[in-house]
Amino acid sequence: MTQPPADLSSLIARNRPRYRTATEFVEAALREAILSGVLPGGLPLRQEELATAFGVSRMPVREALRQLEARALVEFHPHRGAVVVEISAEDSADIGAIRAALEPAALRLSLPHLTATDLDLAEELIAEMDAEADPGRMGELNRRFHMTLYARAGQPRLLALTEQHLAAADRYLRFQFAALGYHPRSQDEHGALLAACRRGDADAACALVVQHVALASEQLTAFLKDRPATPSA
Amino acid sequence: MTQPPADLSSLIARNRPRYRTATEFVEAALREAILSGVLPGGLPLRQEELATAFGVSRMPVREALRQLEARALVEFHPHRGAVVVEISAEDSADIGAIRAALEPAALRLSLPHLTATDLDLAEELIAEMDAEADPGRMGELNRRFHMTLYARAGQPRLLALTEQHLAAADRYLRFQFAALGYHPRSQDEHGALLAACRRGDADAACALVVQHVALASEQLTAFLKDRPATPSA
DNA sequence: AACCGATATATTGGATCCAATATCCACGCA
DNA sequence: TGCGTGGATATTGGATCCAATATATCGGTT
Repeated sequence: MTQPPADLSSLIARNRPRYRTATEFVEAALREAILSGVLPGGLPLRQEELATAFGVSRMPVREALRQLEARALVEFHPHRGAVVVEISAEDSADIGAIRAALEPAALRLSLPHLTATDLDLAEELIAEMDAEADPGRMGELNRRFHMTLYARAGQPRLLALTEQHLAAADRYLRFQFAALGYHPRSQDEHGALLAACRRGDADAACALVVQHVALASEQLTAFLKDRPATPSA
Repeated sequence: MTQPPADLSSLIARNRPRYRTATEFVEAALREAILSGVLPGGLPLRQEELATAFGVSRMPVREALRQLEARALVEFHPHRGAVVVEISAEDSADIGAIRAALEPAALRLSLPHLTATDLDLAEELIAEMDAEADPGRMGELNRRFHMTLYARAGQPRLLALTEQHLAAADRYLRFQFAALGYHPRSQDEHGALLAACRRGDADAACALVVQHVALASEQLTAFLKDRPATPSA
């Protein structure tokens, strides 16, 4: 949430008591670990190992892994175990297409109900992004910026899906960020998007979101096609 | 897949050997049972009961339930068990918004690659729907019709999400179908959509899908608002 | 008679145990 | 020397067992 996640064990010890069941806790920690790149794509996840790391038995780990499977964050190979799903140019494009479909829909529903506080918060997040250098925190800020604009849509399913894929895109974003550094164009687009929201111009805002997502996805896909064999994030 | 699902036990005995692990099998059977309305919304799912019904121990049941939780088909209440998620007007509108976002995106990607065989199959499915009276099979045919048009999109994530929400909408569709009978307008829309696909007119086809989904969702939401306290499907 | 509390019961959450399957390595054979 | 076969090992899948929590029941008290 706040600290750079360093390694897995740092994700574990803290905020254990925030969860009512061990399964919940393990699932949340593993999810964050995968999305934040601590557990890179392709990594085999040994149940016993994770269990001792979390200080629980294999059972909550198994249940957590099943949930992550349903969310397409890990893959099960029967009798061979779970593996963190790989990132790829194809998958990046896939997620990009989903985002480009969902985000304008969420924004259009949310925009009329955005408050001044929401818009100010979004502005603040843009400023924070300007100052941020750490890829992990950058991803989180980006996600929060987008979700702030969508949050008033109501529609819990739509929002959950949107956030899920925004988070999935983070894996790729961080990857690119680490290699290319931050692209300032993205910040310009954030600013333009926010301005359109302030004007209450839904059509313009939606068009900007689509363009923003499409550009990032396109650039990322091209980047990944160059270096296809790099197993990370 | 083919037979009317009658009750839970009929879903169980058959095609058990098709799955490599008991968890997979239980998950698939429960998912179909929920989506097909055999297990209605609000129903508490007792692990022991399901285990004996499936002829397995509680463990695969637990793992399957966790997966279904991640897919938003059941809800867990700590130490009180899992419940099939209720249907509601709000949820129907939520799913409708998601479909209206995803399906045109899938169609636009798929349309250029549709073959004559695909289109003929879609046509056949429309004809089958005309002849079908059973709500359960109707839902399946409708789903297959739509997915046939989207299938060439590639993009496995997008397709999986689309199919998931198409299936979720089935729960509602069957509900309405049982109460109001089939709405012939929907078939007209299917025909128009297919015609646009045959012409290769992507813009028209996408507009038709959006309209098709929006109309159905709207009508359904209104219908559900009238009778909010009916726990079924 | 109604309400509050304690106890009993049912059910889930978690741990441990056993079985089944896959991988790895050594050995034999062509 | 290379390949295929067979057994040892590691790891998952499934069953059973125990603990923790929630609900229901019953009794007591005001």
